[in-house]
Amino acid sequence: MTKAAKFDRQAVVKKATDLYWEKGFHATSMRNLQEVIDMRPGSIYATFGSKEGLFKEVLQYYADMSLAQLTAYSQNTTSPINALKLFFNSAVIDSKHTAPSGMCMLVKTISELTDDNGELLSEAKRLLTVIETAMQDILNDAKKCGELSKGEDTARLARYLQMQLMGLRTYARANNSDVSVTELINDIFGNKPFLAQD
Amino acid sequence: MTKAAKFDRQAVVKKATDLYWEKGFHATSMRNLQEVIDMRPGSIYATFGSKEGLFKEVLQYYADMSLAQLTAYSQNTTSPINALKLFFNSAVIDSKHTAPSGMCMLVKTISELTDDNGELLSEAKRLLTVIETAMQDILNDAKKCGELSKGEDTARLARYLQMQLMGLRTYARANNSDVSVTELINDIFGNKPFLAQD
DNA sequence: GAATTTATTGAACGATTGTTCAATTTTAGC
DNA sequence: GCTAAAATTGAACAATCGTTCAATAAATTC
Repeated sequence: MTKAAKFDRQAVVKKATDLYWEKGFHATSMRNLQEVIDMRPGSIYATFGSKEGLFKEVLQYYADMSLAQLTAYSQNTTSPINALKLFFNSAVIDSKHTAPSGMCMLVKTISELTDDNGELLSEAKRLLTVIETAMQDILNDAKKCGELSKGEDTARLARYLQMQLMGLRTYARANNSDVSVTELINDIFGNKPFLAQD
Repeated sequence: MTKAAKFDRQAVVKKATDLYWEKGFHATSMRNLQEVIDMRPGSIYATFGSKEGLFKEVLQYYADMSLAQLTAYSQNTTSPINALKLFFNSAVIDSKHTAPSGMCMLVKTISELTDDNGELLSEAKRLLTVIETAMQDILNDAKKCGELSKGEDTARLARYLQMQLMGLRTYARANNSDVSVTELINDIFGNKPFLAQD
């Protein structure tokens, strides 16, 4: 008989991620989770400790996936800036249609939670800074290969990109038109816009 | 004897807004609400119908407040663009410290809710477009008084601003530094940044 | 001021929440 | 193949959820 696949923690975490991502922390019940990951309460608590414990592991998994995707784009193109643009398009357009929620799960989490779940809240914040740093690394690569002038402050640019990405994904969730969103991405990485005053 | 203040619906809605704004829809319990607005369940249900009914009224109240603030800034300055900038600063900086949550309540709502609360979700989306339109109106004023060139697409600019505001407030919640955020606002309304490519 | 309508109360409802744990099944060691 | 250890089960717990409604209080009408 085939060796039974031993308990696949990652597969379980992935399923939990989909549910938590879609419904958020509070609207997801343990009984919801039990069905989706096909485990009984005792096993879940033995493995993950609590609803919060599982959520924390889910946050880490989500961030790992995001970072992996960023790395993948970065390795498949010679242009770091283009890798970032692909990452943006993927996060905003694709994830809106295929992912459980168009929202970034980390943003959704810091938006939902309060100090009542302080550990989860600060963990989500921490992971967002990790991703911001990963974008900064790519911007530094862009400097090296001449896509970005040496004088640029990559920390500031990364912060700016992170903020844009938060706005984009949220805007995409609030509005149904994809074309507006594509326009917005082009605005960010390209041309103009702006309200320069005085 | 002084005429007893008749049931002050707005005062009640305001208190409910603060609680819902802070904790979100799901994490706010009716018993929480009962204490904060000092009404018994029967009265609440007679007046607002349900937890959702009260939340819907809260959303409307919140949007009204935002629009009123935008109008106030617009009337206190001769520069429409400056009015927008003041609105941004107020929404991002002030609200982070004084408001129940640094997040925009409408954004927080579309981030939290799913189709399980479809009416509340679409109402929040609708109110966001109302605010976007109000910003567009101000941009049109800016055109009239020469602050914006006649060729500008104010609908597109308003969309862009809305997206920026969503990103800014979310970023401000995720990070504690106010200076970074002020820098970001200056970037939006002013100078440069940018990753112009090809 | 009595009668009638309207508003308010708070105990109670059934459903669901996150979590526990004794009982059972599965695995591992020899 | 028997025994000890580890993992899994699912019924059950107390707490809390959103909501209802008969009983009471307040306001209004004539």
